[in-house]
Amino acid sequence: MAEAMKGLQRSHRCTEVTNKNVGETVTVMGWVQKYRNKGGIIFIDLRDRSGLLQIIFEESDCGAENFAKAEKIRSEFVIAVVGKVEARSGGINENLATGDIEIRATELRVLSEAETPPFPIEEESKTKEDLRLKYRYLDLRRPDIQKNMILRSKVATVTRQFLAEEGFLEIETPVLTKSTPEGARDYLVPSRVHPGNFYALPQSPQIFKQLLMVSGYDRYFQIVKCFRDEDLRADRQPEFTQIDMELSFVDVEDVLDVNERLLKKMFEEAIGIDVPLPIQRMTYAEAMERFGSDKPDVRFGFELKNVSEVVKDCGFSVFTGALGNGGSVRGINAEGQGDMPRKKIDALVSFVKDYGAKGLAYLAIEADGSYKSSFAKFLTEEELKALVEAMSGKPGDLLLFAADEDDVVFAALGALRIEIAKNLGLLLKDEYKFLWITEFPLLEYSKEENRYTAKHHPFTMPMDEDLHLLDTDPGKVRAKAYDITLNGTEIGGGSVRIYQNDVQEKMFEVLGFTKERAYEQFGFLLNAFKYGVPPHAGLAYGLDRLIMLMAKEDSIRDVIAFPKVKDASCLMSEAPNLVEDKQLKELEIGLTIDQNYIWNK
RNA sequence: GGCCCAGUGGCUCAGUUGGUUAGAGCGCCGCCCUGUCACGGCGGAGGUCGAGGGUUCGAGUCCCUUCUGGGUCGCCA
Repeated sequence: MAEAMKGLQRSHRCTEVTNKNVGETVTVMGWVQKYRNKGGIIFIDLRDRSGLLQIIFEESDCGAENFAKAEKIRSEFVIAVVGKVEARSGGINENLATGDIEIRATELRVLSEAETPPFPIEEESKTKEDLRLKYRYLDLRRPDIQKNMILRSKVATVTRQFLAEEGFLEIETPVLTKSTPEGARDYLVPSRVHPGNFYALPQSPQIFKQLLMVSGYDRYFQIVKCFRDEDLRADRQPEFTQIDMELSFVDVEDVLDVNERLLKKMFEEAIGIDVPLPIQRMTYAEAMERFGSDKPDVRFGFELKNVSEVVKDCGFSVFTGALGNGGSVRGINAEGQGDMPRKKIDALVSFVKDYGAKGLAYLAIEADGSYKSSFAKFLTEEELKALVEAMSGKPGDLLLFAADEDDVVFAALGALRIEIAKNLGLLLKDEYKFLWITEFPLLEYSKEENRYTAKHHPFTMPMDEDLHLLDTDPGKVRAKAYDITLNGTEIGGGSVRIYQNDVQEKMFEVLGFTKERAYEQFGFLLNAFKYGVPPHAGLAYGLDRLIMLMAKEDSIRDVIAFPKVKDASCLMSEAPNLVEDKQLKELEIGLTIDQNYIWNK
């Protein structure tokens, strides 16, 4: 039976009580973590978000009535205790922040009883994720998740403080916005007032923040939810949070500078990690060439080497065939892995097939300098020697090669070097290696759509020196776009924006938009540019990913209070759900799918 | 949409080449215990093995389908 807390006021959170309070009377409230009844004496570990505190009940202190209540306590009951802080007369518990004290209870109120939870509320839970997510409100009681949420709040606070000091204004942008065809799928929201019309939830506040620059707000930021209706991953949720910013009268350097200082402050204050400045930079071209990725993990080596020249005349048709088709042959040297068992090499071969590679050629250099290889027989002694030399191979090394179009080779070897590092335990979570990637391509060719699409977004400024290529060779144009990566994860990205109307119109033209269609979609931006627009640039962080890495978690679900599962549904609330016919009629929406079919599914 | 992994009491798992009443730890319930803190002691309840179908004398164990969750490729301007 639940009792009222009338007349009681919490004086401390559990771990706010210290040995300095010995002798004082305190009132604490929280959940029962553990109950140990020794017969005439009862110990309770009381939990709140701060941690644990031991309460001790003896009938001589609390009276028969309270003691009888204490005997009925179970895990997760919510209780209030009034009692005296004492230094422990028994042993000190070194594992507890409050291990040297305890509260001798004089009054107990059971504020709420509790059923036995479906899984243990404890740190380092081994419970399967679907159960935890169904009862997320219980999962969120666990100290490690609470620590993540507290970290997240801390990072948001530090960000706001820092950006405010730097002259940024926090301004909200609409959540009900306009659907645009470029980019990810939009979540649509039907309009009751405009039947047949839809709002879109923002994939990012991109256009609005640019308009704020047009309006003279100079420096804007927002910690903002964004939405993308795409498939989920460990680091992708359909709704996620960005730290979004935009600055006027700046170029690339200014944006990188303020963000390096922001990152330094965040990591220092939130997790006590020093980020040495300046952060390393690498062009997109170099990142691809050396790491096969635009978000290289630079905590370890295994860099890619282009050996196309070395093998161009060799007798191995896999190599020469790929070169003949305009591709390349590249390899990585898994140093010291020459004794990798065949089974593991085979696993790597099948691993790269997921990335489109047809296979993986390997060459292990034995301790005595001899070779064990899947393709050595096709090469002459001299060719092999040249290849090993090109790869800086030494006895005990394992050389792995992919031959294909550049796209495939980069994807396969880029993923392979990470896979090998993972298998070798080289991905240390307490090592934080930041890296700027700059000079991204402005466009990429979409075979599916048979046209160029924006690599970043259609408002990205081409690099001044490449501007002239827009007409002649658009695929070669580099952009004033940059990503910030951390340990192989893209944690943010941005660009200098186009602010000249003619360049913006040109950009839409290259993207295959007619002028009419460009104005139909983005007219409010193009028109705004006619009335005086400052040069501007910005950047947005994926806050969830950032916190994930800070918290050393493997999934952003662990740093989001109420995340969704793989099919974008919520196991707790069971969203999304069918709605009543009445609601659909009001919106003038008819379904092309039979509701009974969905029900029965 | 493709590929891969997992699904056995409340939780986490073990179940040998298919073979008698499916096990363990924790938790839960009851009794006992005045210094426990992974409390302890004694006793007890609880599962038909995600679901459906098939092979077989016999299936948790093999096959097919399906559901749920995870990872990943595609996708994510």
